[in-house]
Amino acid sequence: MQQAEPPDVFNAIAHPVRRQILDALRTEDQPVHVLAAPFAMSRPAISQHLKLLRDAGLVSEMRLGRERRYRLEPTRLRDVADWLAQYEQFWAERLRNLGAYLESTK
Amino acid sequence: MQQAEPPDVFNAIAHPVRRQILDALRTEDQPVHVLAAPFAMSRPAISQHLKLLRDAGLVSEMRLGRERRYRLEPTRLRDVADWLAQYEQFWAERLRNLGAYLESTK
DNA sequence: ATTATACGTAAGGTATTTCTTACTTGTCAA
DNA sequence: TTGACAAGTAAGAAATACCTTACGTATAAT
Repeated sequence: MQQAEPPDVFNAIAHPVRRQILDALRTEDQPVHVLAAPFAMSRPAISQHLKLLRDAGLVSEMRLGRERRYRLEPTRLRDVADWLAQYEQFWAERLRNLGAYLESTK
Repeated sequence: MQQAEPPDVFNAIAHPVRRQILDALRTEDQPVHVLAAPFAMSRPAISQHLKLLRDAGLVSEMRLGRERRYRLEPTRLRDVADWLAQYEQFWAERLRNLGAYLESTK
């Protein structure tokens, strides 16, 4: 029974290591050993996180000699941005309320 | 050894049930039995999701008779929004690139 | 007072996640 | 060619996540 896993972006960015990997790719494409360097964990562990990020569509991979260069693919982050956008009106409301409160206690 | 768990908002919103709960609270404060109703899972399971959301600071609880009314506390979603904001420039860049590409192939 | 409702917490089972080490493949360097 | 480097995959251990049922407590209704 093999249901094609939905690329769950929310789940992909839930892990701090994976967020840090994405952050590292913000500057520039990077090979795995560079991405793995900052972490106190084995390189295969990073490879596995990268696979998950790949499956989520958040990064792409290109072979370059014996390296594999990873590139940030940020478009899927829209899912998160869109979801968040529904709450922005709430923030605005909160700020108005706070403003009114501060006004009233002045 | 008891390290105070960091309220991990990213982790809190990773689970679809928890996102749906937050969505339900966007309209209005709700008691647990109302929040639980749409889900094909036991009420205690929902209680546990609510505890996680509470610990993450995403909802607050107030007793009201025998109910507990939950309220959305969206401010902590800023963590996510701030993180995402770092990628927005990337989207803009992508759009520019796409624009240039479309222009070049016209 | 008794019973029903709303909810949390406890305990436990199972699935999933996230590591590890061992191994394989492909590429570059001597 | 032989050896070193880059990186993926496999298998398994350990931790965590997420559900269930059972139970306890507080409030409301009869």
